[in-house]
Amino acid sequence: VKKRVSLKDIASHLGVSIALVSYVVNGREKEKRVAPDMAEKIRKAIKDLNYQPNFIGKSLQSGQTRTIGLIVADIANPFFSAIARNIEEEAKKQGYVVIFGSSDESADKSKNLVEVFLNHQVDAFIIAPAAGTADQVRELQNKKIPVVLIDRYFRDFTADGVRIDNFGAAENAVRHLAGGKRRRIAMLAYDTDLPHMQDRIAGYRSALKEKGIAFQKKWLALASYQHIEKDTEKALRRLLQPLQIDALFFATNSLAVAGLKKIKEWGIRIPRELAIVSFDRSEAFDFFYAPLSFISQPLDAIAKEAVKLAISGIQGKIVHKTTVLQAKLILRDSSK
Amino acid sequence: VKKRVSLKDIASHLGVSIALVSYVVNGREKEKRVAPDMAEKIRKAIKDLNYQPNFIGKSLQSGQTRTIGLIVADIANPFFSAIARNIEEEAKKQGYVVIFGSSDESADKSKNLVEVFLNHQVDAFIIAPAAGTADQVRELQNKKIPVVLIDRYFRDFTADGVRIDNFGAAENAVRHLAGGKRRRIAMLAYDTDLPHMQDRIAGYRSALKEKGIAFQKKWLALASYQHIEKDTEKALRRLLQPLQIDALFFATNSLAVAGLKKIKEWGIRIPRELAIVSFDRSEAFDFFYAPLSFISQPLDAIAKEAVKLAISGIQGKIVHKTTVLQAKLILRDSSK
DNA sequence: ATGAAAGCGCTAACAC
DNA sequence: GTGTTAGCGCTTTCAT
Repeated sequence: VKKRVSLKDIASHLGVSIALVSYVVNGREKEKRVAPDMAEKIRKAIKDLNYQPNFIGKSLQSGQTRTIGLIVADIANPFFSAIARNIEEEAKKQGYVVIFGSSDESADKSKNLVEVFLNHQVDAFIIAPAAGTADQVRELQNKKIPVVLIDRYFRDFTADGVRIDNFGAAENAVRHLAGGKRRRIAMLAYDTDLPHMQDRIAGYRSALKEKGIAFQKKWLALASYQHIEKDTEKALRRLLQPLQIDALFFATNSLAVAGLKKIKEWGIRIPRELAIVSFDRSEAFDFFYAPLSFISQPLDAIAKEAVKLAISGIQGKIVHKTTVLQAKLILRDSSK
Repeated sequence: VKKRVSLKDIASHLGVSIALVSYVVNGREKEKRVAPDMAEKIRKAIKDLNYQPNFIGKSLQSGQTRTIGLIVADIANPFFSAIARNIEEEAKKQGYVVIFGSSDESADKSKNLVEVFLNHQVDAFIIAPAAGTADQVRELQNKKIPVVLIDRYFRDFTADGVRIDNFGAAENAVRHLAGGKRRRIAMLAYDTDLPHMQDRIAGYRSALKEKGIAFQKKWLALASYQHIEKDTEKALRRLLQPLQIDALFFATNSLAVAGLKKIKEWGIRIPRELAIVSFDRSEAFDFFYAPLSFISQPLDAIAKEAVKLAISGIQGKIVHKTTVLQAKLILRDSSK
């Protein structure tokens, strides 16, 4: 049961001062004019005693933990877990570690996570903010703690953030759906005020307009995050039983998965009777008999940029800059 | 730009000693015989100044960070992200936070993660160990740092762990496949020595034996984690082009997903020509024209138990106990 | 019942 | 070149 070896241990082992050892450990022997042979002796001791620096001591002193707090709606959602994977990887490269939490789109849970992460002194937050969490983000900004918003954003204030052009991506997808003879194009979206979702809806409507199709209120189906299955069934039943439309645009992959279950159950023929495009990828899309067309977000780029912004913020370069990336429309059988 | 308020701030604000405040903060005022009115005053100041304890200071003193390190093969894999979600939730309940990393089934990456997490002084590890990482785990045990193995385990030494009865689950699934008239039953597994995988293979062979079917070497197809797509295609081509078997058992969901892509491409009719059962769930399984039968692991129970064991370990009750849970076979169209 | 002080591991300012 | 020391926020022991 050997205790971890500390700087002090090495110092007393060698009969030198702690400071010297610290300098060598941090590779500042030149700058600090440590005698070369001394440095060599210390390096040897570090190896021999298998010294591993204690981050906690460092953290207490520096106020930095080299930890990033990641809050998403649900880490089990493939969209977020893919982002988490990329964030983790990029953070590790930069010498950071990631602690994560799922908000379930609840402002309360989010608040709790923020508090817990604050107590753990994370250096920065990367958050896919749930509705009603603007205050939490603002609060962090006030405390001068870097926050980077991903996927979502807030209209009423600026923050560091990375997201795609939701309006453009949706517009493009719906433009594609309206490209042929299909004129009755519906959308299933989340029932939330979050701007990224409203942008997708706006993009949908813009494309309709562009194609000379008059938007009909009943075409916009909404489902809540909490009751996605039930709401989706109810909303789609109105549109599909009997079939009132000839194309359908899903605002997220979870909505598409929920919707496809119903579509399959009701035996609606894709794409003959109904063309489909969804936002985001899902493994499930590949196995539907008509593989789904979808909007592909550059998850790795989003993650990399988010970590980059977070670290910039930690280094004091808070820029409140939002990076907007482009998504790609991947066409497959479901919208032929 | 207000600084965080510390115990010291409260103490000097009130003109009392730091110790007193510490007692009250930790709710030990009775035990420490703090005067009731004093306690009241301090509680008020804590509220007024919005004091939040600094975990780092606590950690340096206690040696505990209330952080658990989670290492899985790939957090983006739905199986692991679902576990991560449950672990996160359970850990939070117990006042712990989770940092995570993906090993990509590489012993080197795993080692690196262990080191990083050690530097961050995690109180315990929860690991789905990659092949060749037994030494890493043993090393942690030697350092008296609690480790809980999930999903996988090692034969040659005991450790805290939670997993399912892989042998039994596989045996049961294959028994089901062999229940009708199907006699040529193949399996696609990962090419690894890891016992949990070997157990699944052994279960498969045991079921064949039980059903009086002579195992054929060519029926056991193997794929490496690193080249899953290519290996799967190659291995399955041998079995399916032309069709040499009438049933196929996938050892994981990733293998099933890779395999189904080929099966779809080659137009093999499921279940008429080929019955299928897979280990683990995937959203994709629901959308295959013949929804897949699969072995359902109790992910939430695994996660809960893992966290429980980890915390027991932290509290000094290292028991080196392995909890073996039962999986459920969910039957659907693919194996009718 | 309250206060003073040491010490957890580390860095940095300063002294020699 | 090297050593000493204070201090980061906290808990805990020991005085008082």
